[in-house]
Amino acid sequence: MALERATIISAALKLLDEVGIEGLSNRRLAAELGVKGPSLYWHFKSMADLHSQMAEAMLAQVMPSPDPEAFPGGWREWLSFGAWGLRGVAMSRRDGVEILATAKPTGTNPLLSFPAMVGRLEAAGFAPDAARGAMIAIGRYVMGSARSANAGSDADFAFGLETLLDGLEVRLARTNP
Amino acid sequence: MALERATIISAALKLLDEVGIEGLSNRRLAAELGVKGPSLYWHFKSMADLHSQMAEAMLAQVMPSPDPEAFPGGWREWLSFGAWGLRGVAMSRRDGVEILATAKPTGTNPLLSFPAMVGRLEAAGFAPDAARGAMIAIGRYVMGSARSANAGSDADFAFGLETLLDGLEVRLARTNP
DNA sequence: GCTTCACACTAACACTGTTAGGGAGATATT
DNA sequence: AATATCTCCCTAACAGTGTTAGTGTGAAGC
Repeated sequence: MALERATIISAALKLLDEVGIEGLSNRRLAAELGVKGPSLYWHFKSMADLHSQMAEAMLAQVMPSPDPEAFPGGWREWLSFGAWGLRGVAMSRRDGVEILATAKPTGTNPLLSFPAMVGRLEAAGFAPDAARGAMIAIGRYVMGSARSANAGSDADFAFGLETLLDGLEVRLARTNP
Repeated sequence: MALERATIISAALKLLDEVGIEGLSNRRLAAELGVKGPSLYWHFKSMADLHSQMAEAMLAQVMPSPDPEAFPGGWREWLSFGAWGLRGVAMSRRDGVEILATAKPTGTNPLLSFPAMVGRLEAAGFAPDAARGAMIAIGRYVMGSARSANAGSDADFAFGLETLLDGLEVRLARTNP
C-alpha cells in the first residue's frame, strides 16, 4: 500500500474543495484514502500539521516567481503580479485563505517569496523599511480580501491593490526626489 | 434566574479572552454561567449565532462614530480614525478578528458605519465607486492586519494604512484636477 | 384555580481530535 | 536461513464537541 504524503495532501486538497475546512475531518479524509482515521497520524502529527502542509502544497503549486532580472516591467508590475498570484492561490480552493492563514505560525508569514520581492523593491529605490512595509501591507491586504465570506469581486480587489500601489509610488517619489 | 442575553454575551467575551475561540465551547460557557450546556440554545440558535452576536457587541462597544459634520479634520483623518477604531475593536480581545469575521455572513460586511463613511468620501469629491472601493479596501486591509497569528506591530499597520490613504489622495487629485 | 409561557433540565446522537498498543509484511542483519 | 527491525495500518478507547428531543418547574395571566 504505502500511502505517500503527497497522495494524502492531494486528496486532502480535493476533499477541501468538496466539503470545506469544517468538513475536512480526520476520519473523513482517511475514508477517502481507504484507510482508518488514526493511520494518518503516522504521516502527520496533528490536523494543524496537515493544514500547514496543505498550505505549503498550495503555495508550491503557484508558478514559481519569475526571476526579478528577467521579469519584464517595473517594480509595480512585479508587485502586482505577486499580489494577483497570491490571491489566485488563496482563492484556488474553498477556504483557501483559512488554510493559508493557519499555516506557518511565524508572525509575518513568507507568503510570496518575501526576500526576493523586498530586494527588488530596494533595488527600485525604496528604503529597506519601506520595502519591507510594502510587502507586509500587500500580503495583509490580499489575505484580508480573500476571506471566504468576503471574497468579493476581482474589480474590488483591483481597486484596493492599485490604490496601494499608487500610495507606494508616492512614497518612492518622496524619498527619491 | 432569568439569564439575560446581554449577560451571556458578556460572559462569552470574557471567556473568549481567557481560552480563545477554540476553547469557547457550549458547555464551558454554560458552566461559567452556572447552567448546563443545552440551556443556551434557548437564547441562541447555534454557536455561530452566538459568535455573530458577540461580534455585534464588540462593534457596539466601540465609541460611536462621531458625526461627520462635527469631526474635526478632513476625510483622511476621518478614514484613518475609523480604521484605527476598527483595528482597536478587532484586537481588543483574543481572536477578535475571527469573531468579527464569522459574523455577518453578508458578503461585504458593514464593519465601520459604512454608509456614513461612504457619504463622507463622496462629499469630499470621490466618485461613488471610488468611495465604496476605498471603504472596502480599508476594511479588508484592517481585517487582514488583525489576524491572530499575524497581528503585528502598530508601526507596520500604520505604514500600510498611510500608503493606502496616499493612494486615495492620488485618486482624488486625478478625478478633481 | 387553571392554563400558559419562560427557562432550565436530562438523555442521547453523531461527530471530533488524539493516544495507546497491537500485528502483518517487507527489509536488513547476523 | 533465521532473527530482528522497521513501516504502516489496525482496533479500542478517552474526552470532548454541537445539537435535538423531550421533560419538568415556577411565575404570570385569565
